[in-house]
Order: sequence, then C-alpha cells, then structure tokens
Amino acid sequence: MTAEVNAGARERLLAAAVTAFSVKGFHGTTTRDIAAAAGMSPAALYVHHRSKEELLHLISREGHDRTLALCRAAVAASDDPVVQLTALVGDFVHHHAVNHVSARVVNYELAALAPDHRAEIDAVRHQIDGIVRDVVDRGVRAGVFTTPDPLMTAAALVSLGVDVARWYDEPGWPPAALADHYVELALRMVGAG
Amino acid sequence: MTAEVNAGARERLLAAAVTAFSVKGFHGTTTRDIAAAAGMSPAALYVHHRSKEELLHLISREGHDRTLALCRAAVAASDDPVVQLTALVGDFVHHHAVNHVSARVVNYELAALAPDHRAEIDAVRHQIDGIVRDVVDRGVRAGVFTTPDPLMTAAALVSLGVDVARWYDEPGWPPAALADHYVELALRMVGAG
DNA sequence: CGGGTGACTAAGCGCTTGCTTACTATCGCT
DNA sequence: AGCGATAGTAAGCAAGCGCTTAGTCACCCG
Repeated sequence: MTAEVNAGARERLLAAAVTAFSVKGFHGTTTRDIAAAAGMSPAALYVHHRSKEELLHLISREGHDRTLALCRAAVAASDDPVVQLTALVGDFVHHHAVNHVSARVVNYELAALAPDHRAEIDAVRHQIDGIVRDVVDRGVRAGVFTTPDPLMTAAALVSLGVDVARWYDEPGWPPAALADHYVELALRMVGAG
Repeated sequence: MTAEVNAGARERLLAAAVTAFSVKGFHGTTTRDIAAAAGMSPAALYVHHRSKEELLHLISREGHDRTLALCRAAVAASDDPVVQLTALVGDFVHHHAVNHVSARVVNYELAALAPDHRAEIDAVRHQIDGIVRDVVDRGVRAGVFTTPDPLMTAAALVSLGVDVARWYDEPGWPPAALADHYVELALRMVGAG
C-alpha cells in the first residue's frame, strides 16, 4: 500500500524545490519550505539529498541536458538551415513556455551554484549557444540568411528564447501559438524568405 | 575636508547595494556585505536607510523611472513609427547594456520587493510595455509595419531589450554596436522596409 | 566656551538558517 | 522469530541574519 503512495519521496522533494526556487529564488527558499511543500519534516530532505545546493545542481543539470538534447534533435532533423532554425526556435520557445517554472530556475539561479557546478553548467550552455550560432552561420554561408552580424543575431535568438521563461505566464498565449510567432520573428531576424 | 570626501554616504550605500544585489541577488546579499562595500559598519546602513528592502525599492524605483523616461523621450522625438521604433529600441538596448549591473537588479529582483512596492513597480512596467505596444500598433495601422500579431511582437521586442541586462558583459560588444544591430533586428521583426 | 546636532560604531538581541544527531517504525529476508 | 536496511522524525546546534541600542566623536552656533 505505502509502496505506491509514498514512492518517489526524492522526486517529490525535487519537484517542491523547483517550485519554491522558481517563486522565491534559491536564497529566498529555506530547506524547511521545500520539505513542507513535499509533506515531510525538514530532516527528510537530507535522507534523500546531500544539500540544498545539490538540489539546485540536480535541477539545473537536468534542465540544461533536456534543452541541449532538444536543440540537437531540432538540428538533426534536416540539413536545410531554414528548416533547422524553424525547428530550433519553435521547440526551444515551446519548451520554455510549457516548462517556464523550471526554466526560470534553470536560467536565473545560475549564480547560486557552487563554482564547480557552475562551470559544468556553463559548458552545457556554451554548447547550446554553439548550435544556434552554427545554424545561423551555415544559413548565411548558404546564402539563405542575410544578417550583418551572424554572431550577434545568434545571441539575440537565444536571448529571445530564454527570456520567455521570465515573463511567460499561461493564461495569455498557448505555447504553440507563441512558438509559431517566434519562428516567424526568427526567420525575419536572419533575413530568410 | 571631511565635508567633501565623506559626502554622500547614503549614495555610497546605495551604489554598494546595486553591485551586491546584481552579483549575489537580494536574498544572497547581507546588510553586512553592503555596509562593508561602502566602507562602513553594519549599523551605518540604518542611519541612512530604513531597511534592506527599502534599498531595493529605491534602486528599482529609480531604475524604472529612468527607463520609462527614456522610452517616452524616444517616442516623443517623432511621429513616424519607423523613427520612433529606431530610437526606442536603440536607446533601450544601449541603456540596458551600459547599465547592465543596475538593470540586472531592476529586472530580476522584482520578487523580493514588498507587495505594495511590487505593485507600484509593476505599474511603471505596464506603462513601458504600453509605449512599445503603441508604436507597433500605429506602425501596423499606418501600413509601414507588417506582423501577424502586433501584441506578441511588442512583447518580444521588450523581452529582447530587457534580456540584454542578463547576458551582456562589456568585453564583447560596444553598447552602440549592439544597439545598432538590435535596431536592425527590431525593424525586421515588425516587417519594416 | 557650552550645549545641541548629526554621523557613525561596538556590541548584541532575538530569530532563522542549513544541517546533524539520536532515535523510532516498517519493511524484506533467512 | 530475529536481523539488517531503509525511511522517516523530533530536537537541537552553531552560525549567520536583519535590525536595535546605547554610546562616542566631530562639528556648528550662541
């Protein structure tokens, strides 16, 4: 009986941490907040996790890995830069809208990571930036994109996608509609079509 | 002698708070951090300010007022939506790049404000959003802009400008070059020219 | 010169923090 | 039945927190 209902206390603590960090920030959240939200005593957190920072690291790591995988998949589906950019921006924006609660932690709590964890995460972010830059670069070289500064344009594209996590709040726009519109904006930014 | 050198302890505390909040966040910064950075004892903070939250409120208020004034000035300079958008995005981005340290506090520490202060700041932000929305709307109505969703496009324009504060770090691009490029991107996003 | 005023600090108060310790309850296994 | 392992908690510790108190010092004006 308890085996099913009480299963995944570790994951429940993680989920509670995501929500709490998203609303109040890492330093604004106490271990007691997290434990209470997971329906447990403060000490229970340390049965399943080493520290509060480890929770943030876990959340950040998984979030970044998911985003990197999403970017790789979007680019792998075709060789055409237009198709690649469409998939990349569409999936990226859709993901950041749907998962804006966790994406907020992933993108805006980096400063709270321990130095070595921060370096590890920065490496993943660098790879994500590289994928976007590469699509823009190849589009320009192929003559299907036109932009005076591909690097700056790529930075703006990533920035536009990431920032969705900050301001997006469900009731307004459906994630799919937002993603579609952002694809259109991205194609214009790179001077396609 | 001391009249000149020691003048503006209040402002020195404010400046120290801006830097500290920007690097470590509001909750990650202690009143002792701020006082020490201003070269004073912890208690000195309370000679010049009521609380740590009041410091944040002051910083946030001044930052938002400056941004709102900047937006109004950019729009007031002309009646042509193309000229207005050029000035608006150019000045907005330039400001967020040059003042990225304070802009980080202004845009990313809103959750730490007291409820009434938060409401007051949100009202200013709403006005800023309104100015951008209005320029896009009038451009579309005048037939010089083309976009399937003016509201969503305006949201993206503000988002793009605000997010500069998050990622911008001097050594890379001169603020003026960044601003110029973002103007070009903005004009493409609204389908001008 | 004497007294009021404003800037500043040493010390510390009460509370909260992240985390630990010592313990109990429940389980699967032999 | 008895044992070890796992999951959980009540209580609390040391450190750090925002902020206050009580006082010192330099200064200005009569």
